[in-house]
Amino acid sequence: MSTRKKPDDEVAYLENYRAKDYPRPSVAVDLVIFTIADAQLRVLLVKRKEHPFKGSWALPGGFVRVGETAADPGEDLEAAAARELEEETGLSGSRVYLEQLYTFGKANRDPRMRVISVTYFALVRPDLAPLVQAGGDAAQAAWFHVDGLKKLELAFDHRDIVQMALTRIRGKLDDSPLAFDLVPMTFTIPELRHVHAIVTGLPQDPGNFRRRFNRMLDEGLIEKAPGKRITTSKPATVYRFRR
Amino acid sequence: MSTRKKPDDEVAYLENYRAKDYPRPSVAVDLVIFTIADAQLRVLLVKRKEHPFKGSWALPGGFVRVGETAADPGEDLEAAAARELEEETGLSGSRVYLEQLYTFGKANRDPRMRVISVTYFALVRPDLAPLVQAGGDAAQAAWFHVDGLKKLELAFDHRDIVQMALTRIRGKLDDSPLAFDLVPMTFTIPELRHVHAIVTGLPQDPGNFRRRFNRMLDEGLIEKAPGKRITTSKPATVYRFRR
DNA sequence: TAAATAGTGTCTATGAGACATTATGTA
DNA sequence: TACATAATGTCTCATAGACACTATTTA
Repeated sequence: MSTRKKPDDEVAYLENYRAKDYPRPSVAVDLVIFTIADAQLRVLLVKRKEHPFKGSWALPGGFVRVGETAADPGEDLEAAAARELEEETGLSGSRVYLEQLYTFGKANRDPRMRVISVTYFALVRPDLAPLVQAGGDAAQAAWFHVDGLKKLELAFDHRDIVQMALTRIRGKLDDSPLAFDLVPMTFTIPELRHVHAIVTGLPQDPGNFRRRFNRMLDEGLIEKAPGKRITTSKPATVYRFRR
Repeated sequence: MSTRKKPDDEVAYLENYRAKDYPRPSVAVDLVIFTIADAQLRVLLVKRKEHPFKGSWALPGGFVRVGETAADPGEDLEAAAARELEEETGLSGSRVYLEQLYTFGKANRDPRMRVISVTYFALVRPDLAPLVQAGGDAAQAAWFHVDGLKKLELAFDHRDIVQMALTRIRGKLDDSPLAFDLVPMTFTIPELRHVHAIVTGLPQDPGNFRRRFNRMLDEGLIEKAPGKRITTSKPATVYRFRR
């Protein structure tokens, strides 16, 4: 894009370009931030302090920063998502998995004005989740068990967004390394199995799960980590995700 | 959303609401429209008549229509995609498969101004594709073989968009009914198999493909259609997709 | 009758699911 | 020693891939 050589007449065109003043939508970035705590899959929600939906719980998010001129176009969309993540959780984007989910654009989804929301989901490792409370801004924030959301009134179309995020992570869980972003840096086979059980909501057969785990070990996706996990019974071997 | 009962103070708030005048991005909808013609997977591109990238080929698309006031919020995002599809091809959205792909939001992807592009892909049945030339507006439009795109200069980040659309349809081909939107209303097993071969770029074993096809038949996804397909050798049974 | 292609059948390897069994630690 | 759970093994079934073979039409 920026490396392309522009023809002279295009350069002249751009110098004289004035954006026509058609109305534009506001563009928000909203985040579905997951973690596992107390053996439950949880989502981070913030309590709205302002109308509309004042007092309701909502997904953390904010507006994409756009500059005033062509010379200052603002931040990348991905950067906006990472910035919101950091603002709401205090966790830098480099330590958290972040993936674009879907863009919600019903004309009346916000009663104030036209807002198009580009949504992302994030996976926070459970050892990092406790840090989140401190990082949040003035707004009240809390981790909600996803099954407890039915009783809750969520702002805007945020219930649909959470639902789609759940569908996405459940769909990808078995065919991608997603689960490794929901366990600590080092983990045992049973720990990873519990994550699968919690996310899918289905019990995972220990023997069959171990078989799949060993295949990943053979492929070099996982490696043994030093030490053993001490439990109340037989200790388990500890592994880590490579890279 | 609109069915929710608003508290009185929220109603008052909304009546007095004035959108703060932060800069907003333009939001475009760009389409990757696929069909199969001459036994090749093809994408519809239009030649740009204006700067920037004047003379280059680009994906069809346009800006989302946003109203001036909260009372008139504009068109749904999905509706914008369907409208662009119809403007560019003359085909109503009801006859064409349309699915959101991804939202591209690098800050400098358009040299004029900040533009966020919500992209969709569409699948046009080959019997409808010939109608497209007539439907297009003044811009020159043509179906390009996807393998021939390497030599072509595409505008903006449209090459990345096409690439992602290809990855998406190849990934979904085997696990969703996508392929039925790339054959005529009625089709034979070998015809559907050719679609799979063309999209994936890999030869499809006739026996194994037929086995999977028969499973879909058992599941009631497909049903026999009247008649036989006349060829230069043994005629084939004709089927249709249900609903 | 030959050529072409629709349609069938078979063998093998792989992975999933269900479930029994053994091994090794702690209380 | 009893208990918990990590770790291993086994049986069956469904599906994918490779490929040989039969059937039916046109030229």
